[in-house]
Amino acid sequence: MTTKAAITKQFIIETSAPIFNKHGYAATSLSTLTKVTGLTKGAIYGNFENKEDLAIQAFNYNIGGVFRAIRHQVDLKENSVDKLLAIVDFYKDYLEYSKKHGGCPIINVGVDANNQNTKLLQHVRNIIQKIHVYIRDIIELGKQKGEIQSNISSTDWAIRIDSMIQGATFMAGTMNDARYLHEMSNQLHEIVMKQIKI
Amino acid sequence: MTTKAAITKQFIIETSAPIFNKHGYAATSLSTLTKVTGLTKGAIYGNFENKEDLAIQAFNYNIGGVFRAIRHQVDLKENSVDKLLAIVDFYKDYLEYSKKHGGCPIINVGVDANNQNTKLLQHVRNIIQKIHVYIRDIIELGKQKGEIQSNISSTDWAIRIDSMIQGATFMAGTMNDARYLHEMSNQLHEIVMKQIKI
DNA sequence: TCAAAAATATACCGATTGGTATAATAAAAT
DNA sequence: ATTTTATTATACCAATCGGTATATTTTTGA
Repeated sequence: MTTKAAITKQFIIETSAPIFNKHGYAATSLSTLTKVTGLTKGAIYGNFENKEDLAIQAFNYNIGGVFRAIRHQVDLKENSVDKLLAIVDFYKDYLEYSKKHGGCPIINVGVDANNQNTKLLQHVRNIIQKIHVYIRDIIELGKQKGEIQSNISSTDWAIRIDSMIQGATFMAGTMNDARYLHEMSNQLHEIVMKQIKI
Repeated sequence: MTTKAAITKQFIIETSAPIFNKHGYAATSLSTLTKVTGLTKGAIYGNFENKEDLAIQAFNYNIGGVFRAIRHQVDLKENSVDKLLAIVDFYKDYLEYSKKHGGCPIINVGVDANNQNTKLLQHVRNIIQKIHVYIRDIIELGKQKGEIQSNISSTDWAIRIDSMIQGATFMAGTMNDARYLHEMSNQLHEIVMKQIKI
């Protein structure tokens, strides 16, 4: 339980995470990482197997932050419809949030790792699946509690909702315009109230 | 009008376009390009100012292909509602199409160029704007012809429709699963018939 | 306090990067 | 057919890449 190394390791992860997220795997060089951390290659390779290992842990750190923030907002709500809308509302302000962390890790790493880095790609896919299960379970709970229409497909709607979120996130990030997220938020609010809520 | 150089130039563009699209700007090296074209650096730098110049022309080539394919399908329809659905239906089979060309150029270059290559990013943004205008004009035409509800916002719905398309495209590409595009297609069909069509 | 162990820094490796100057070749004009 | 011009190939550049072996420093346990 050497605490010194653990601190350094965590510091490297947190410092490199937004860099990897913003510039992508290939464009984030070891020399960049030594600059931003103020450390040397020895410190980095002493704490991580290689560049890919660090990139994966940086991605997990980025994703963990987003997921925790969402879960926090969702847990504040009791009604399952409100939980769904809490997710939507989180993404309404997501451009500002994501800019601080170098963009949306799901989209950035999803595109960057596609046909490039299979390990990272697998991590992204697992996270996306996790999100779908998370949304699906909220819908299922709502159906059981009589808050959500029982005849809708929770898996289909989980996919629909997340696809809309990712689409607006991509558009907002690429165009640097939060209106895409706002418009998606408005649309999903309408959809939830008219087609999903009882 | 030296025809030889023009042929070589076009050959380089068409051969490198799917490579740039698939692997991104940084990960596409000059040595890769000489391999896939069978030419040398002399031929490439004789026809293009630098790597960025070639990447931009390759992107334009990729985008031109997609846009032409969409426009062809849209032009086959007379009714503006059918035109909108023609766009949606094009993207229903887009995973297969995009795989042949190394993925969706809008998403790939949009993410790759963000915070990396400002010239390429500007090209992506212009294309996205062009798409929104294209969809908006179809809706406006439909309103004038009495085929589309006059009280909806054509700009808002253009953004909504394209965001949903891009979201499903991203999801399908990242997860390598066409169901995201199918689900988006179903949803947009419903929306068009219930909320947009008169 | 001091020795053992862990962690970080330094110096270096071969390979590859985008780009260029020049040589060789092929095409075009006369 | 021959010369001029345009095009492509070759050889090379400094810079940088990820990674490693080793030296130095720092931390830790007794």
